[in-house]
Amino acid sequence: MKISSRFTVAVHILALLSIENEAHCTSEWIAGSVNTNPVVVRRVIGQLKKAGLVQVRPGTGGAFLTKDIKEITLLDIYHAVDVVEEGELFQMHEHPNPQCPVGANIQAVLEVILRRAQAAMEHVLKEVRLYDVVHILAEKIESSRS
Amino acid sequence: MKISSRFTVAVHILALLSIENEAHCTSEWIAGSVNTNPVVVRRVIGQLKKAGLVQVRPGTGGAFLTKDIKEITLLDIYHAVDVVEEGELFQMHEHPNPQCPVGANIQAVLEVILRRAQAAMEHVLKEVRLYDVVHILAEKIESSRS
DNA sequence: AGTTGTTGTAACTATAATGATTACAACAAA
DNA sequence: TTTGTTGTAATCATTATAGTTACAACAACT
Repeated sequence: MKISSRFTVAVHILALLSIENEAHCTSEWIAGSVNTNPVVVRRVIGQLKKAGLVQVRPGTGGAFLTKDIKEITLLDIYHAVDVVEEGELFQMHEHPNPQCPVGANIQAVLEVILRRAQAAMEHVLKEVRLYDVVHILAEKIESSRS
Repeated sequence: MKISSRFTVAVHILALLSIENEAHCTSEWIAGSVNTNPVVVRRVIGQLKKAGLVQVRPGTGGAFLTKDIKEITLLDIYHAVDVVEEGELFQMHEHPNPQCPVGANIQAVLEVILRRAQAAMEHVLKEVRLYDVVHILAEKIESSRS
């Protein structure tokens, strides 16, 4: 199974808000860039709002960043959109047989290892800032202007 | 979303085969330890067989390991049961708008970063051998015998 | 040769998550 | 007061998972 595209969509949205910060960024407009439905965008923005990463102008609409892009890591975004529970990237099979020595102990053994694996993955996300994404993106955009 | 319990079930099965290697390990018997349906076990064993990790005695039944447990890593098992595609732990939203500079370039930028994150997670799995799991398990079983 | 027990696989089911979509009340600005 | 946008509920199609029943194929044993 894959980690929901909510995460990559959220990064896309935040990068947009940073790069096109002059524009009036409505959910409809953002949806046009992501190529999805405006409601999908609003839902993600709702989660980013809860995490304190963006705000939305009431009434007139349009979202904007509320933090310096050097202060936002991909891990913050990943947590904001709630794609993977804390320490639960791997699904354990519930209720192995407690009468069986292996069944009684396998979970505890695996949990330590799998948490470590998940942490390693999340550590990489923590080391990348939205700033870095926007920076690389801006370079690519610049160089693709022929 | 979580990575399918097929993976942890597979580790459970292989640990069983190693620890109870004297027993006649039928799918029914294994299912009793995992606490699931025998067919679920047979399906997982089918994948482990394809990967060359186990064999099944024809006719009379019963599975057994075909490799030294020091030669099997958790990554091998993870690949065997096919829970995450190569470089696709994270779902990208398909077809962002190519007319938008951000939409046209975001995927390429994220792909590099997210592959790195996935690789970090898989690297941890690669460093743990079935031998290590069995070893820790055996210790726990020993110490829980009161 | 026939009985027994197991496997491999197909088929079907229930459940859950995802992502898309429609609809609409609430609301600020012009 | 009109306009455009948001937030949220409700619904839907699709997909993956995990469980289950059923059964032909097959080796071992008497």
